[in-house]
Amino acid sequence: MGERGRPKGASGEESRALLLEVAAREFAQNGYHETKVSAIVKGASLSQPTFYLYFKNKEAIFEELESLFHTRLMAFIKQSRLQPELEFITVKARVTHNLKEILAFLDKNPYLTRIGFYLSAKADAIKAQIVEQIRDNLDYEVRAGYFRKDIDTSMVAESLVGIIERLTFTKILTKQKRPEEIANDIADLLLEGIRNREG
Amino acid sequence: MGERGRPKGASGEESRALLLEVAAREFAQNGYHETKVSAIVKGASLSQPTFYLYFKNKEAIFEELESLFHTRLMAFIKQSRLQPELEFITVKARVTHNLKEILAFLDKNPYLTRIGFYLSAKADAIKAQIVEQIRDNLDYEVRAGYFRKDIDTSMVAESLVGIIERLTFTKILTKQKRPEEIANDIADLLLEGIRNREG
Amino acid sequence: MGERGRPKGASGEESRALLLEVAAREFAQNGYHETKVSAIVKGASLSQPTFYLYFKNKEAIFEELESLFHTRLMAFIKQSRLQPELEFITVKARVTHNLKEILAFLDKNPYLTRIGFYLSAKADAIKAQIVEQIRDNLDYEVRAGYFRKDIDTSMVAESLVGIIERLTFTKILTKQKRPEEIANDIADLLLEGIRNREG
Amino acid sequence: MGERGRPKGASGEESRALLLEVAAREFAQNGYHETKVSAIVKGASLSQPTFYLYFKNKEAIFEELESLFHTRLMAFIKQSRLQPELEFITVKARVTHNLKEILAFLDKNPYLTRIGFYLSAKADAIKAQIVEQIRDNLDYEVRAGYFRKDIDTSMVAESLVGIIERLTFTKILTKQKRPEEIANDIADLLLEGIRNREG
DNA sequence: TATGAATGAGTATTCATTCAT
DNA sequence: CATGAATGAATACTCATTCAT
Repeated sequence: MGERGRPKGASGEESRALLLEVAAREFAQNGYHETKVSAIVKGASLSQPTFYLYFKNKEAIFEELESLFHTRLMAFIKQSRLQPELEFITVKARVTHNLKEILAFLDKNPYLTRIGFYLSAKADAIKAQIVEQIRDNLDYEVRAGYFRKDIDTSMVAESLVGIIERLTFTKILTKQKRPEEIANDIADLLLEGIRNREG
Repeated sequence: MGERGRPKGASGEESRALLLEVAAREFAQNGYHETKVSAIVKGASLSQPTFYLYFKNKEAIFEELESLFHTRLMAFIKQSRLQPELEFITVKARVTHNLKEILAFLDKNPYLTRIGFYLSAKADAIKAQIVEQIRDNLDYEVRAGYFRKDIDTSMVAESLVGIIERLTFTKILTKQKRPEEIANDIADLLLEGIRNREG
Repeated sequence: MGERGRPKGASGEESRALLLEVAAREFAQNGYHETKVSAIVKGASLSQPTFYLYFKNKEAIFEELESLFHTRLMAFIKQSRLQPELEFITVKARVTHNLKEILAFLDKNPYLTRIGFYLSAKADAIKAQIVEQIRDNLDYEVRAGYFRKDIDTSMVAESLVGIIERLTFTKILTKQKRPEEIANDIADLLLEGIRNREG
Repeated sequence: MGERGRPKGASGEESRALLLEVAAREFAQNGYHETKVSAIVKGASLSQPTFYLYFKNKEAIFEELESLFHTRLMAFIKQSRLQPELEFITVKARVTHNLKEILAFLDKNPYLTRIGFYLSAKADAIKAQIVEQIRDNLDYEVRAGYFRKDIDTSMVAESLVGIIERLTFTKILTKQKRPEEIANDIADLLLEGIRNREG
């Protein structure tokens, strides 16, 4: 029952999950084409035919990882939107909180994030959906008087996604900064701007 | 010199340039692996051996396109940095101007942009360099008192690159907005923030 | 004994017979290579290892079906040869009767017929044996003065097998004509020929 | 320019033809599945990629051989039907002549015959077409008063094809008898029957 | 008797790359 | 300058077959 030297009759689900895990890492690190099925099964200490026992083909396992990312992220975003604004003293606190949640999620799923954000052909669609959600939120905040009425919420939402994407890869996945730090920085940047108002 | 029926004895440079042009389009549209050498030469109405007359291999032509993007972009940025601040009445005007220049450059080189920003393995290095330049500028502006002293210029520079990247692909290359519009939006967003200061 | 929900402890012979049945149908319909062991066991609602409990390998089950056909057919022919000629008023009646018997046998075993006549590598040997039997009969009839002395009985026997084979597949197995009709047609054709002797 | 040791730059058509030739032999001798692409190219002293230079895949070359057989045979039958009946003194002479022509054709194309008659999935369709042609001829002869009016021409045509098929494989391709002999035997058998009319 | 899980061995196919002309 | 013809090397995928239970 140990991980290594596991007997032939291991649970099929275990093998499947293992393949998914290894594949996620391989795809994230090497890209789709550079990742060979042989490498995936090797990483899982299984043989090639076993791979095809659980996945129709290489594309299928990749798509499953895409879906996994998409589904989890969406569930996450939906859930975090539930936080009633009342819980927070300030808008900034709420924005920061929500950003932190998302960034923490991405931080916890580095391989899937790389796949879903960079490698996937559906990355654009996924991001577009996120943008949509964010813009809805922005529109609401504008109407509520928290944000300026003259901003192009679509453009701001796109910008935010661009920022999240970039900082996730350069600051968070590299462990240079923690999600809460980055969340705070982003909220501050977008809410206040960088112009010096003193003096 | 005609497009079709170009005589056999056409200048080698012409063939070379043609190959680069076709390759840029193919790579940008289909990615590195999905782009076959056979497709490139077909698009240029040449044979496969001819391809190897001008490029060592597939990787080489891709790298040349990467370099092309990198070189041109750097030259561009360097040049646009030359604009003395005095020429502008306000910081915002200068920031807007510089952004517009960059965005216009990307807009004019859509295929190379896709290659240099998305596809290239060196994309990270290229972006890092851009970030560096931007951060230098930011640091200068901070010292000059134009920007807040408490911002993390590295983080802001990364954010700006993330924004540029995303808006270029979603708004500019799709022709939804013109460079100057986006430049203005970005400058406003980053300088002022979105918080509603009225009321 | 029910079709579905057959208890686990079903008789092994039942499973074996079921596998043979399904295999016969599959082989007949799709050929040897196109028939997968996985398809056979699926058709029998059994697992792959169970297949190997009853048959050494895929080839073995195919060979068993070949033998089945061969054995049954030979038994049949032998038995039908027992009919003493005296029982029939005319040669034609006897020939027709014998043909009908064979055709009826093939008609009743469509899958085995397809296997034994078309698919089997031993088909040639089987047919050769049938030819042999028929030629013996023909030789006897020639000596008895019923048939022309100048015919090449070997060639006629081969022709008859060719006719049987073809008409079985095109007229009988397709249910276009019944064995007795075809038997009669063949007997008439071979005994009388098609030349118009009137006028 | 010799057959062996032929330089790399041989005519493409030559290589293609060679592949077809080798493939025909291999398919005829070993069947579709047992014939490996590797064996075909080996027989042609070429490499595997070269195979795909001329044929989309293994199926494609097989289909081309099927077509070749079909086309040639049809052309042959059509042409031989042109022989005006007047050229022959007797019906039997004409029938014999036509049979000989067909058998000679099959004799000359043993590999294609095996492919087109046995291996091809389209064999049935091809034979059906031949049957059709023969039945047309028979109908004509019946109307002309040469053949009995009470025969089922469809059944006789099928029988003739069955005979041709079988005798081709057992007597002609094995070189036991020559086409003209077999043609004569078949004509005699079908026209006169085997019943002894003497005595 | 029966099977979930796994695999060895094989095969078609693709693609970048190179001769010889 | 240009190419028709050819290939080395690699990879995804399939299928009959077998453990261990």
